[in-house]
Amino acid sequence: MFAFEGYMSMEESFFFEAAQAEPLGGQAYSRAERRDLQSQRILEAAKTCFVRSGFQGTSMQQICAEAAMSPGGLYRYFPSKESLIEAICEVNHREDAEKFAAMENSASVVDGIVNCALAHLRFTHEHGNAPIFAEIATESLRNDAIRAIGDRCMGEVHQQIRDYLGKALDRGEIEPVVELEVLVPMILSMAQGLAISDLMGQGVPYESIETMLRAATSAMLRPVDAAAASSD
Amino acid sequence: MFAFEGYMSMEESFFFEAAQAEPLGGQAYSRAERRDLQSQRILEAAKTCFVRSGFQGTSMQQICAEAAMSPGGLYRYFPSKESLIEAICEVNHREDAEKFAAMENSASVVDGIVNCALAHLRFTHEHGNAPIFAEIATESLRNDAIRAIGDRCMGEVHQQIRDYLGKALDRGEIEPVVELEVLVPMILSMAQGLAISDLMGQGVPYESIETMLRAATSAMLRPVDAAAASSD
DNA sequence: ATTGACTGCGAATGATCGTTCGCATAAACG
DNA sequence: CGTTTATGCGAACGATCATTCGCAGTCAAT
Repeated sequence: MFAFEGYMSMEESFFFEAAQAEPLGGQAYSRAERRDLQSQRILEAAKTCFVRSGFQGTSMQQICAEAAMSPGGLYRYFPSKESLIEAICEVNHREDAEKFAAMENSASVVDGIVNCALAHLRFTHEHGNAPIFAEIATESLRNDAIRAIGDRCMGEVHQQIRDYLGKALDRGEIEPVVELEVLVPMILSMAQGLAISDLMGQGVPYESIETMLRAATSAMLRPVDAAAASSD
Repeated sequence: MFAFEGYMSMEESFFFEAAQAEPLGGQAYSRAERRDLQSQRILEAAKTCFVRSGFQGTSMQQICAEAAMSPGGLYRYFPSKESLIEAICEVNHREDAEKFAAMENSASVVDGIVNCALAHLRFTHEHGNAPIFAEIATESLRNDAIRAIGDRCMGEVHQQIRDYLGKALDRGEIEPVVELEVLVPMILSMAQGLAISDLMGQGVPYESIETMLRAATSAMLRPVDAAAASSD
């Protein structure tokens, strides 16, 4: 018969409700709730496929198979493959941006930056997200729509870090080797390189990464006294 | 209707030679030389397309158009699209590896590393290669054949840097914050992130990049005296 | 001059692509 | 209840994909 196991023939439609309700937990949901959950389920399936084969290397049929949904059904939720890619980028960037919000609570400025970077690396590693990060970064270099999403989301992060360091600079806690406008994108670029490489996945111990990160960050920010460079 | 259009009569065959000779400069070449030049021409066309649209996003027809050659002709040189991708990766990694060979001539260890990284960044920026680097890095995360090429080529670079730093360590010129096995991949990852981001292409001045790079590298290698950290 | 290997063309191939559509059912509303 | 709207299926669409093939011209060696 047909290759996709998730598909259901018309004769089986009696089971339709049960089979469809299961992935949503058997609970009764409103139209809007159900729609939301289905969208999310599709996005997760798409992400799984994109991690495995990249944006261009994934076909809609593969996503359909992963989500156990037919093409016609899936297109009720997302009007195109491009929209699916954009949604994935949006979600990923948002999750990413959240990691940078916890800076303020650190003991020192250097700690704030280092902890953020480490949280980002840990998150990327634990969720096997390195391929998606790489994919988004690569696609951003040639697809304007994707770049715009990245600029919008990471622009906030950029500004957040800039403000965070700007305040520390005003308080005289740091004496950065270069202007903040240059320093922030440089740090983000380095962090991106580390995230994509997923060193933790290649056997590099977490503590070594922290040590290196702290040394490099400290050298770039140059905290003026011991307190500002304390290690927790 | 076009049954005889593609057919070339003997009268027209005069133009055939002229049209074919032009891309190779009208010069007389041996069979082997001509074959080599054609291969290179195709690789360059492929690279142009890959920079523009990525590996999966580029069709063989596009490469054919860029190389001004028919599919049948192109397949005389490369048996598949995959082989074309692998050849591009090979060439790119080799060019990349060359940049790391000029380390030995620097005044200090830190200079050696910094100059290498800067040469790499300059090369990437000037040739518009950032998208290809990103593409290769991304593809390496999911395509075993591509990763193998990267491992083979960059493995040499890795060993080269390791030896270079190892000797400096033995001479007591540096006191790295972590073992070399960890330090080298960390530096390479950071450099990769910087290369992919192409900061120079986004208006970050070259001098600032150098300053940052020197500060970070110095902090990680920790040269023991002023001479080893000199700035030229 | 003849031969055989090499090179190149471009139409054609079967597969697969993203997407659409007609149809059927389920849920919501009267 | 009947009607409408939302949801889902899966065959089918035209386009495009990587690749093949028969043919013909060029080149090197005889």
